[in-house]
Amino acid sequence: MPRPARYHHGDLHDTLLREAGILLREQGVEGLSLRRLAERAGVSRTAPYHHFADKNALLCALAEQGFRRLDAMMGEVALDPADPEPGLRRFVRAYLRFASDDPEQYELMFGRTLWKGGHPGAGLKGVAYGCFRHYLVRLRPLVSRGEGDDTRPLRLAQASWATLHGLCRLLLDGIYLRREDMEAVSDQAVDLMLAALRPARR
Amino acid sequence: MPRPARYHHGDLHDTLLREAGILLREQGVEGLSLRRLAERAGVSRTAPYHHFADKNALLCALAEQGFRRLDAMMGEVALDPADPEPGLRRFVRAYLRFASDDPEQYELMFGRTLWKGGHPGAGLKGVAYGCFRHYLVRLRPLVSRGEGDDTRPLRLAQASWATLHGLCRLLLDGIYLRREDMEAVSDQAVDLMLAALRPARR
DNA sequence: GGTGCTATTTTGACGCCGTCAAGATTCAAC
DNA sequence: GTTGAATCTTGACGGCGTCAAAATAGCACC
Repeated sequence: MPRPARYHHGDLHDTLLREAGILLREQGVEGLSLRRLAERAGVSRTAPYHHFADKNALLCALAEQGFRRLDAMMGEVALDPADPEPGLRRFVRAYLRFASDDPEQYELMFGRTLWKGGHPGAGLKGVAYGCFRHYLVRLRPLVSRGEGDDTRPLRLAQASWATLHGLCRLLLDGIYLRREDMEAVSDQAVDLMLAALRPARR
Repeated sequence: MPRPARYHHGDLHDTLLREAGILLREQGVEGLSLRRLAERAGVSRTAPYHHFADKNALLCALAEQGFRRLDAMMGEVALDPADPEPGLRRFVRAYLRFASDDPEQYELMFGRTLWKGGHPGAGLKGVAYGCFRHYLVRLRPLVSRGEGDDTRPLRLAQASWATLHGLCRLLLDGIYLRREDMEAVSDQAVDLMLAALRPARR
């Protein structure tokens, strides 16, 4: 398969994405430089610029891949409106596993690097919001409707995603959560969500 | 007050911290370089190295300041075990205000830059964990004890902090939350926490 | 007042980074 | 075969964190 010393690489775009994924997983965003990436692909420093506008664009493409995986994962969990607990528990575990299986990818997907620093890019924005909408669609049947308040499912989706996200961040960055606490805390989070799904009191 | 062209600055340590805080607030971590900082302080590029071991150490000191402010803020909110709702609501709002008043500082305090990349440093770790312990102490009286399960307050503190943290991150990075949703979502978060504080069912 | 120690600050240099510009090479369509 | 576009190359620029060595200032002690 290796064609050494050809002037045209022939598959550089995909190779870059693949190697970038590996480098990201192994070294994190900090270790992912275009120069090192080019070297790994056996190509000169500036060759990547003919396939990605700049580093930000490459990172966006990488994050996009991640969101597509996450979206697929969300479709696989069975949720039963009549008995939400087991499904929700599975979903929470799956989300945490997704994040901790490739922490650097998760960090890239949701980190400030893309969303604050370099601008997100339309493709990334689209698939990321699609992911949330997918979550909302799946969560909605589990939510007991308040009296005519259409925004309740949305607020619940936002708040519960925030809980999951916060859990992942604290865990991955090693701040207030340790790996061995994770199971207990995630169960606690499921209880939080379940309590909130029941009819709004008051 | 300005003493121009003196060889010894005289107050460089504090000046650096102060200017770093300003630069951080205005430009974010990305815009905070030691070289620019030195220039602002009217001093050569390597002068800061005699007051901070490296960039990581300076950022740690900066984050430490933030945690001390956060710790002080937590002490100011009144919480009534007999009627937790209003106090909790105030606390949640205060936390979100803390984060959104100086987003870059919050990002630095809880971001991967310090906790993952550069090692946190003992002082930062101490004050950060102290902050969480403070939260736990204040939350504990509000938690109805389950049957002999001593870890329930801890789990609740972890899960609820994760919710707050997730809310802040999503908001500050502009991912799934917009500023105008904030009030509604944070109210939803308070409801989440209140529901969880009641006696554990089952 | 002079002397030496230490803290502080300086200039110089190194290697890394992202990225632009200009030229070389290959490929594909005519 | 020629031409034009796509792809890849080398060279260069400015910015970064940081180390080393030299210069300067403050200070305790004689």
